[in-house]
Amino acid sequence: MKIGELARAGGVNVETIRFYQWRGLLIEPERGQGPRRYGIDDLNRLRSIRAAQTAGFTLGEIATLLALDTADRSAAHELANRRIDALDHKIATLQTMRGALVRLEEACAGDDAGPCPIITAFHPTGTA
Amino acid sequence: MKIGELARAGGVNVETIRFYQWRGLLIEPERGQGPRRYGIDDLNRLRSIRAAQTAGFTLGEIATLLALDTADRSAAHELANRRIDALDHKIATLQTMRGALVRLEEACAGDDAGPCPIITAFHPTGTA
DNA sequence: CTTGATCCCGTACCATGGTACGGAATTTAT
DNA sequence: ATAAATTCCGTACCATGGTACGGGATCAAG
Repeated sequence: MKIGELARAGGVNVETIRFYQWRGLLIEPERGQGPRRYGIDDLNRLRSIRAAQTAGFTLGEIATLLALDTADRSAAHELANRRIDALDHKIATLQTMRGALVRLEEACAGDDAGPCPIITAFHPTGTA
Repeated sequence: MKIGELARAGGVNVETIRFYQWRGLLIEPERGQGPRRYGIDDLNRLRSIRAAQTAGFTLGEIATLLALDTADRSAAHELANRRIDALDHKIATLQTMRGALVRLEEACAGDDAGPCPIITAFHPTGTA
């Protein structure tokens, strides 16, 4: 695989690959006489990065995770646990805000007079 | 209230206030002979901004929301609905990833041989 | 053999959401 | 009245996660 193929297979731009290489997330293979060649491992690694990103890991954390990988299990463990806690916290926050927004929506829809409460109701001190 | 008091009351830095003013989220009161003076409305508005941010609105969306506020209810409505959908989507994604992470954690903890699956298992094509 | 597509590499730039710095003016406290 | 704190204002900078641009090399096909 050449870099363009890797990028297409991973659903990212070539520039993103290079950016990841620069960040140390992907390894730049040595080049022989032709262009650099990438293998399935690089693709898997790329997909891992994208997957980890959707889990909310930052690129820095992903780099750590990739570096630990086969080595320091307990550190990887720790990182995962911290991430789970962060996810729980975030999910709870989002659910709270979702509830608030839904109530607002209803208030705004039901009452056609006065100021729309969508903003004002974000804070309990609001008029609505 | 002076800007510093407003900032403290809102739990932000003075610079952040000014940044919001620059972004058009907060209004800069005219100044008489002394420093600019802020009222409770400014504080409420500031708190609204912070609350809306935790709901995942971007500053741009918040600006729109604040501009609509008393005026275009259906537009505010729309924005809120889109935000709710986005929140649902995000919550679902986070829950999925949480589940994946927990399973990984268990796999990593239970099996002390071979590579730690925390990264590899992010993708179904992984070796682990 | 020449045209087009890629690749390689560096540097610059983008949005987002702020933070930091510095100097002049003014306000507040002692 | 003098020192410390704050305000005002502009500009520059930070992290994050990329995208865009431009020039030279190289490769593949017509």
